[in-house]
Amino acid sequence: MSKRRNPVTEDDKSAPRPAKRSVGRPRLVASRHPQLGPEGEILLAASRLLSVQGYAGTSTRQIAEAAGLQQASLYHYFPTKPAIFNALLTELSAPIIAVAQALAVEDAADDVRLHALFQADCRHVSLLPASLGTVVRLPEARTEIAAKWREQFATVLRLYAKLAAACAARQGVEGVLPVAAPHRMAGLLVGMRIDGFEEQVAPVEFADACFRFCGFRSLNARNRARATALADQLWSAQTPAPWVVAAQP
Amino acid sequence: MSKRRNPVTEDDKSAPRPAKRSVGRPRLVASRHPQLGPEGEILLAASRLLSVQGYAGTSTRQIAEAAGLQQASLYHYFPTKPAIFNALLTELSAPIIAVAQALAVEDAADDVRLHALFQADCRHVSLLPASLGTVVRLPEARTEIAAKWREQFATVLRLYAKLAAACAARQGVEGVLPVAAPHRMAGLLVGMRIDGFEEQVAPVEFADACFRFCGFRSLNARNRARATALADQLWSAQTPAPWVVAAQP
DNA sequence: ATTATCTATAGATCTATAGATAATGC
DNA sequence: ATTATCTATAGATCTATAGATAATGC
Repeated sequence: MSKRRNPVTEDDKSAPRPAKRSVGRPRLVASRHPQLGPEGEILLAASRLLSVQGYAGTSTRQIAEAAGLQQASLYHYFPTKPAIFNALLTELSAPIIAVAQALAVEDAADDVRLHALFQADCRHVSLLPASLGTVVRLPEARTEIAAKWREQFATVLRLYAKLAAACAARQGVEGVLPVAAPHRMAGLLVGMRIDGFEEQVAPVEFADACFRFCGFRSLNARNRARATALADQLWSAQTPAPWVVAAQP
Repeated sequence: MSKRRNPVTEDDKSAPRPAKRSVGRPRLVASRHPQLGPEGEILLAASRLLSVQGYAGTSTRQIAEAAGLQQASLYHYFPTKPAIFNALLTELSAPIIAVAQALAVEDAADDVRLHALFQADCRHVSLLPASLGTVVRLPEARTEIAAKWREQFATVLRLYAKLAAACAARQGVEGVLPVAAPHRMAGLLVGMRIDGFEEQVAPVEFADACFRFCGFRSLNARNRARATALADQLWSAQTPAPWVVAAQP
């Protein structure tokens, strides 16, 4: 996989750089994101197109063209179109899944962890370009073709459900909203950005607002600081896939 | 349009019934919703399919089959596939658009009207079968092919924006969330139902929760009662298209 | 005659496969 | 020899149109 590369390059940023790999027939059109590697270029192109045109509305030909390849060349890297979709979803949500996994075993109170999860989700959405958050909400993400991804993402859903149920029980909050809505709250941020509101939302304020929506007591200063520290710590341990970072406008 | 029909039928429910219209070549398969008329049957079938498969992922052949027609017969009622999508979106959101139009000229305080709008939106979402609320969130609803619908729906968006901005200004609430999130809140209810939470959410409680999310002061008992009465009155003046009602599971 | 349906199909896709080709590596 | 690309294309769609057909209405 990672053979040693030309050691003379002086601009050796620590980022993974499969560049200067000129084996194989040259492309008709020069690569525009050589740092990402072909897979990354394909996923970047696919994510942008899918977020606007949907899964079925985006052809493999369009993806290939946007990635600077011929249509058939995609199949050197992905066996099928659904495989592209699954890879895209998985790499896109990897950071928030990892945070949820870490939070699940973290030794902190339920409300502190829920607050931290809201914060991390807010950061995750803010990381992605405006409309990219919509990809996981495409109808096809609910069907069999994204089954693999949903299995992984279930970690996040389960943690939200568990923490929210615990908070509701302990605080005596009734109704469906507080237990069912939490993992959907970050979707509000996605929607806002689609509508053109690009201002950053402070993670703490978002988490506070979500708490209020659910009817949970707001955290005291000490616990809010704990939640923030937890979210910061877990989030900064994540390194999103290079193409996800490159997707920024 | 509404020629007099056979006056002998005793089960003459006041609902519009273009039934017993046997002019023209008979269908190969008998109609399963004769009360709706062919247009209604088509929109009902289309809405169900689109909510699961998306716009591009649903073929006119599938729509026709689900409506009990041959593919080409759709074109007797709609000139193009986008026209079906637009008609569907328009009829689906007609009630909430009408409520917003009425609320816009209603003589009541901004916070009362915003609360009433949240309540009406909650009722609207509850009226529709679980996943149908997703149709307006398909990527294609943001593109040119749904331009006609978006123009009409803008009434709702503008009213949300106006009332929320007024409340934020008067109450000194800062940040983007309170002005940008409101019209997206009902999407939470749609999401919850997709996730399988079918319990009815009380409109007043939903509106209260939205107020808390935005950071707005909760209405006092008197104003909450006013908002509820307003929402009830405006909502009960609506008669959704028959196929929308029939879409209930 | 009018209407609502049907059958048949043109022309434009779309996904995936087969196999050629132009580089480097040994 | 190995690799990453390319070209070409098979087979299965998909939307929309043309025109036939089977009812009722006059």
